[in-house]
Amino acid sequence: MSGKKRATIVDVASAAGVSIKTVSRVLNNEPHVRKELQDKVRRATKSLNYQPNVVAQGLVGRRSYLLGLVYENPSPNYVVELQHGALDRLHGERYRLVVLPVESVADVAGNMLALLRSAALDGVVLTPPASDHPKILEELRESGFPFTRVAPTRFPDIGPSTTTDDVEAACAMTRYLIELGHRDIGLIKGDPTHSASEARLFGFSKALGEAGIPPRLDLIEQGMFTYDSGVEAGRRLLDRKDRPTAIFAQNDDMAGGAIMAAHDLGIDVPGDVSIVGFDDSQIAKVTWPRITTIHQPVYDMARSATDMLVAMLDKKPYLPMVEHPFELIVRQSAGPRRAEP
Amino acid sequence: MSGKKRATIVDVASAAGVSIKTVSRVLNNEPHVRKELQDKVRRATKSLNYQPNVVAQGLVGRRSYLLGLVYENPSPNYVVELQHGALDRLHGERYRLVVLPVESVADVAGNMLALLRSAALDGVVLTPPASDHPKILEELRESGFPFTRVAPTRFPDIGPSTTTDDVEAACAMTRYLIELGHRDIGLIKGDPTHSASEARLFGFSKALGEAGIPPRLDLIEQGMFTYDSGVEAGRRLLDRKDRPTAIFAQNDDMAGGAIMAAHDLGIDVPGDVSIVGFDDSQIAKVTWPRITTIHQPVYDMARSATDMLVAMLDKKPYLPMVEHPFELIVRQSAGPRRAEP
DNA sequence: CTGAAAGCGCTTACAG
DNA sequence: CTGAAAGCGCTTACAG
Repeated sequence: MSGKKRATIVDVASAAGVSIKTVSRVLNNEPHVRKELQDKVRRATKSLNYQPNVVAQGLVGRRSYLLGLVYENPSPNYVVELQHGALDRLHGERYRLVVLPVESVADVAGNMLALLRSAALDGVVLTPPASDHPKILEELRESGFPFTRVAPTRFPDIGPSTTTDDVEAACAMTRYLIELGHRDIGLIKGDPTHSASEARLFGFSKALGEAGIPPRLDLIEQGMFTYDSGVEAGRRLLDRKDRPTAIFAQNDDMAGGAIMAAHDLGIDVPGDVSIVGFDDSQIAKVTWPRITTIHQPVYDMARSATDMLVAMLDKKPYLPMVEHPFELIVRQSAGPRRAEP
Repeated sequence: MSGKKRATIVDVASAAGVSIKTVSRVLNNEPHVRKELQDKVRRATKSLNYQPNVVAQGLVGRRSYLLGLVYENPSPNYVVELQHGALDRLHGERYRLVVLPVESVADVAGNMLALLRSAALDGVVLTPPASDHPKILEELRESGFPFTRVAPTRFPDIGPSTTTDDVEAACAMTRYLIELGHRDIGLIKGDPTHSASEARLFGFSKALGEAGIPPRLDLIEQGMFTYDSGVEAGRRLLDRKDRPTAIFAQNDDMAGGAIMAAHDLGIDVPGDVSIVGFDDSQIAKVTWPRITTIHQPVYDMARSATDMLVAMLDKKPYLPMVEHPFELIVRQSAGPRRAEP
C-alpha cells in the first residue's frame, strides 16, 4: 500500500549533518542558529520533502491541534456558513477542524466533555443551543476545557463569546412591518430549546409595545426552525378568517415554509400578506418572492469565536466578547398593508 | 486553565496493581487476561475516568485516526449531505472527520498530497471534481496514500469508488420531458471541470437520439452549478422568441435560478415552460413551483465511500465499486407541452 | 497468562 | 551557538 515512507526529523538531521535539536530549532524559528546551519537544514528539509509529524508534536506538547465545532442545526446554509467562518480563520494554521454535529444538544449534554476528550480536541467552538446550555457550560468550565461561544443569549460571564443583538434585530424587523402599516402581525417562533427564540420574541414584543399596538397572543405559533414547521405554522396562521396581514418568522427556513403555505392556499405574498424572516440564509434569495430578512453575521461570529479559541490556546490576548452588527435586508416579501376591504 | 489533569495508562496500572501492558491488553480486548485482572483494570479505568490518549496511540501506530473529506462545491445542501453520510458511518468509530473545502480543486491539485500529509490524515474521501482529477488521483496512487472516490465518471480503475449512473439518470429525466410532449428542450450545463456535466449531457443527447429528436445546440447554455449562473442561463434561454418549452438544468440550484428568471420575466412555470433539475437537494422543495428532479444518492455515496476507506485502513475486505440507484422525483415544475398557439 | 524493554517522532529542559 | 538526554502515552515485539 504505502510507497516510500515519510522522512523524519532524524533523516533530516543526518542529511544536514546536524543534531535533531538543531533541525527542530530551525523549523520552529528559534533564534541562535548559525545562518550556515539554517541553510543546510532547509536544504535537507526540501530535498527530503520533510513535513513534521503533527501527531508527534502533539504528544510532547500535550495537544492535538484539533479544534471542534459543535452544532445542532437543521439548516444546511447556516451550518456551512459556520464552518466556513471557522475554517477561514484556521487557514494557514496548524489547527484542523473536526465537525461535531449532534442530533440533540440536550441528549449529549451530560457527555459533552467525554466526547471532546475522546476525540482529543484542544478546544471547541460551541454554537446555539450548545452555547447556551447550562450543563455543558458548567462542565466545560469546571474541567478547564477551552471553549468559545457563538451567539449566546444567556450567562454572559461564562467564557468568551461572539454575539449579535437578537433583541434589537427582531425589534428592527418588527418596526419595519409596523412602518408598512401592519398591526395584526403573526409570529412563528423557533425551536424553544434555542434561546434566540426567546430573544427574538422579546424584541418583537418590544417594538409592538413602543408603537402602542396591543399584543395578539393568538397570532403566535410555535415552529422548530425547519422549513416544514414553517409550512405548518404558516398554514395555521393563514387559514383563519381573521388572519394577520404580516407574519414574522424567526428564521428564513420557516419564512420560506410560510410562503409556500401561502402559495398553496392561493394567498398572494406580499399583496395579501407580508412574510419576513431572519438569518439571510440562501433560501431567502431563492424563494418567490425573495425574503425580506435580517442578515445575521453567522460567518463573522464563527470566525471570531475561532479566533478567540486559537488565541486562548496559543496564550495570546483576545477580547472576550465581540458583537457583530446585524442588518435589515429589504427584498420583496413584505409590502404595505392593504387598505381595508 | 486546566483542572485536574487526565489519567494516563500508568495511573490506571498502578491503581489496578498491574503493568501498563495488562491495561493495554484489557482495553484492546486482547485475549489471555485473567478475569480477575480484567475486572480490576475495568474498575480502575472507571474510577479514574480514564480515556486512552488517541494521539499517543496514533504515534505508535503511525496513524492519526483522522479522515479527510475534500470537496469544492457551491451548494450547502450537497455539502451537508456529503458530511452527514461520512459522519454517520464514522459514528462509534475512533476515526474523526476533518473537513477540507477547497476553493478550486484545480488550484490545489499539485499540493493535495502535501496538504493531506501536513494535516496528518490517515486517508481521504474525494468528491467531485477532485474524485476525477487525473493529477490528484495519480499523485495519491503513486504515494500509496489511502483514498476513496465519490461519484467519479472517469478512470474507473484508480481506487475504489461509489457511483450513481449519471448518464442513465439524465437520460431518464430527458425521456420524461419527451413523454410530456417537449421537443425543444433547453439544457443548462454545470461547471465544465466537473465531469458529471459531460455525463449528463451525454444522457440528454442519448434520450433525444432515441426519440429521433434533432439536437438544438443553440439551446445549450453553460452554467456553473450555482444559483446565480442558473438565473443568467435561464434568462438567456427564456428571453429569445423561439424559446424552449422545457429546460433541463444539470442541478437543482441552477433549476431554481432558471425558475426565478422565469418569474422575473413573467413566464409561468410549468404553464409556459417546464423546468427540471438534478440532485433533489433542499432547494427543490422550497421553490415555487417545487422542482421535478433526479434524486442523487449523495448521502449514500458518501457513506459507502467512507465505509470503504475505513475497511481499507483497518485491512478488512470491501467491494471496490458500489453503485447506488437514482430516482426520478416528479414534483410540479414540469408539465405537458402547451398546444401550439 | 503477565510484564520489562524498546521505540513511535518530536520538544522540553539542561549542559557545555 | 549546539547537542545529548529524557520523556510525552501509548503499542509492538520479546521473554518468561
